[in-house]
Amino acid sequence: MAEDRKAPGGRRDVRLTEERIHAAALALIDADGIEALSMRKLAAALDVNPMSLYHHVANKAALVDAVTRLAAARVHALAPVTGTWQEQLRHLAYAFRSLTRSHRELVLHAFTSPDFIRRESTLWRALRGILVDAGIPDEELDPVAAVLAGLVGGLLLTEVNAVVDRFPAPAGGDHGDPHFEIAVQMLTAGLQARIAHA
Amino acid sequence: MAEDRKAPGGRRDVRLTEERIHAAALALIDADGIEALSMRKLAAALDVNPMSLYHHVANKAALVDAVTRLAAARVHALAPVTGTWQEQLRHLAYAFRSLTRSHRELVLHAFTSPDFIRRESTLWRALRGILVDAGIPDEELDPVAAVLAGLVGGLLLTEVNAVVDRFPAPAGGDHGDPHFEIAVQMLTAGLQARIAHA
DNA sequence: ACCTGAACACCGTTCAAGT
DNA sequence: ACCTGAACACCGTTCAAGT
Repeated sequence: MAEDRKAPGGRRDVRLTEERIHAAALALIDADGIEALSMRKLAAALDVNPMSLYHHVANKAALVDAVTRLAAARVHALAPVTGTWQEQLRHLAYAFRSLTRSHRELVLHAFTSPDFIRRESTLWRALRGILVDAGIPDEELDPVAAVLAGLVGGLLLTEVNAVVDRFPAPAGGDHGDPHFEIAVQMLTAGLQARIAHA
Repeated sequence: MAEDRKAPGGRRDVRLTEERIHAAALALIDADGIEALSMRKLAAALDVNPMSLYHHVANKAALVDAVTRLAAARVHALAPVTGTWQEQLRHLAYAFRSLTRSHRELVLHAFTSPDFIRRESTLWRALRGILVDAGIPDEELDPVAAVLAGLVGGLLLTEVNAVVDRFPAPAGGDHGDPHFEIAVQMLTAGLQARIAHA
């Protein structure tokens, strides 16, 4: 599996960098789960001495942390959000969903460690923007956004992880998974009610 | 910390049983987190040879699994549910919440492993009963219950674990934590809308 | 039947020594 | 500056041997 690291001239064609380490770690995690990631296996995958890693990465915890941020940054792939706030909210929810599905194992771990969703993140700002459009009063923006992020994030976690016993879902509507669609509809209605009450 | 295991007569006053092992493991997890649980430390806490554990427990994974079920069974502490379905739902949500808060570390792990919420569980049946009262049609009972369980469970996970960046919550209402209350209200309204539409 | 010591194949991490 | 081998203090688990 590991390839020669020497170019014909004798110099290394690929030097060990933080980026290469992170990418390799993410690949390992996506493939075999976070349990299967060890500094020693990672080194083997990079065809490198285990100890060399410690010149680029403080320790395993820091490595996993960095890889998590790497994956989280990929929600940037959000298409520009337009339409009614209901449409925007649905769009954002599904974008978030696709992230958790493409890095199942990592997100599983991320949700188990603090501050996965940061207030400076694209995701957070997008959510806040949608809530402003929806007409949520200023002082409620942060708590409502936090609750929504928690609810959706948690649902995805339970979905991805089958926390809830599986059973046949009802025939799907227009969008994706029926369970997720129920959630989106329910949250949208809940938000609507909240606005109407204010 | 460890006490003598011999009664004055010379017989052991406490024999090693599955129950004692489970209880000790739960105590260790609650105290220091699941990361800190090792077969060797658990044996030390029980004042026993590490290998003796394997006579009562297949392996570490099976042990953690059993302990998880032990904790889940404690939602039985649900008071009998009465009142409107909205009141019942709030009650159930808060009961679930108190479980996740009293076994923070374990629940964290449980949500990261399949089938934490089983369809035969008290929690599940209670939730289903409430939805029947609310007037959810039969064929939607299971999916809606699953979504609700996922949403609430996930929110608790993110709360317990501070997945979302913390910030000052708005002044609380009549019940508990303001964030959780927002969620309960939003889900109740969402459910209400769903019923109205049917 | 129940317990145990030694052993195996792993970990993450430190550190002194190499180039 | 970058890499590495040996070593340390841990793991989970197996198994043959004890009582």
